[in-house]
Amino acid sequence: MTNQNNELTYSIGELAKEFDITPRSIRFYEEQDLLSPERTGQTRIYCNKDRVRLKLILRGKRLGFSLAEIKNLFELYDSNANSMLQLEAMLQMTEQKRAILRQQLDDIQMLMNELDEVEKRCRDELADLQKRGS
Amino acid sequence: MTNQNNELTYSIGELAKEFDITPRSIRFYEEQDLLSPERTGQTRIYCNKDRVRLKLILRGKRLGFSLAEIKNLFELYDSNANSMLQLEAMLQMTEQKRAILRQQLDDIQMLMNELDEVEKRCRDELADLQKRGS
DNA sequence: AAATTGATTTACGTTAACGTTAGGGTTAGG
DNA sequence: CCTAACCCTAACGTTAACGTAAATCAATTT
Repeated sequence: MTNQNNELTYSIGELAKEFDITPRSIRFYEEQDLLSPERTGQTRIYCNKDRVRLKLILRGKRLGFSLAEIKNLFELYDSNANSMLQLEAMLQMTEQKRAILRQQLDDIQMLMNELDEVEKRCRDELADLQKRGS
Repeated sequence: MTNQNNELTYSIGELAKEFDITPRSIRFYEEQDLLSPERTGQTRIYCNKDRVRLKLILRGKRLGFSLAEIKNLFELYDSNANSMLQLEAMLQMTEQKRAILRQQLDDIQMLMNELDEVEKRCRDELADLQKRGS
């Protein structure tokens, strides 16, 4: 649907289907102050900004961030922080997150290598079986 | 300590300290069949293989795997699977995990980009403040 | 008009991964 | 002999992130 500004809007069910989650989850994110959609009467109306935010929430989750951490990142991102103290705190946080991401990259690399080995051993054995079987 | 084969062994406390977790966690992993150290009386004795396994558990956790999934991976890795069916199931699993890891790599990349932007905006504002302040 | 579909709130239930407390045993040092 | 620093089991408590059920309302469809 479109609202009065000719922007696309979504119902809770549409978003749930698109991202393959339940409406319950979306309402829960709102309860945790991660979303704040408009309303028409009681019904929630999500604009594109909300949709993007939801996408970010799910991406954060896949990376193992808790909802509280995600909320933190949002506040960090949204805040029109002006004081030097706030700005420096922000830089510190981004650096922390960056460190975690680097660690995860390492972890993924090592796991991929291990998967390679498992797969190789596996293929070898399969080839062996084929040979004997024929 | 070293055991009768002159291999290094570790107490639960040593491992806990090394990996910055609690002994409770290590015992819990054992309860979930992710570890199975030797015993001297009641006391657990961990060899190097156990230590490596613990390291793998923690790496898996950082990547958002559940303990059950990690156990699955271990069984997959340990099993001297010989039947073609088992081997093919194994290949399927590694491919699944690989897909998840690829997804995570994408996620990390996008998050890193976003962090770059946040940081840049932040530095700009800081520079601005410095200018006016001087 | 009745039924289906999708929305709402409220509130209790569930699972994973430990934390915490209670109670007790063993060895090294003072 | 006593205390400190380890280790153990058993069992209940906790938190996050929803699941699920009940009861209700509004808009379509048949």
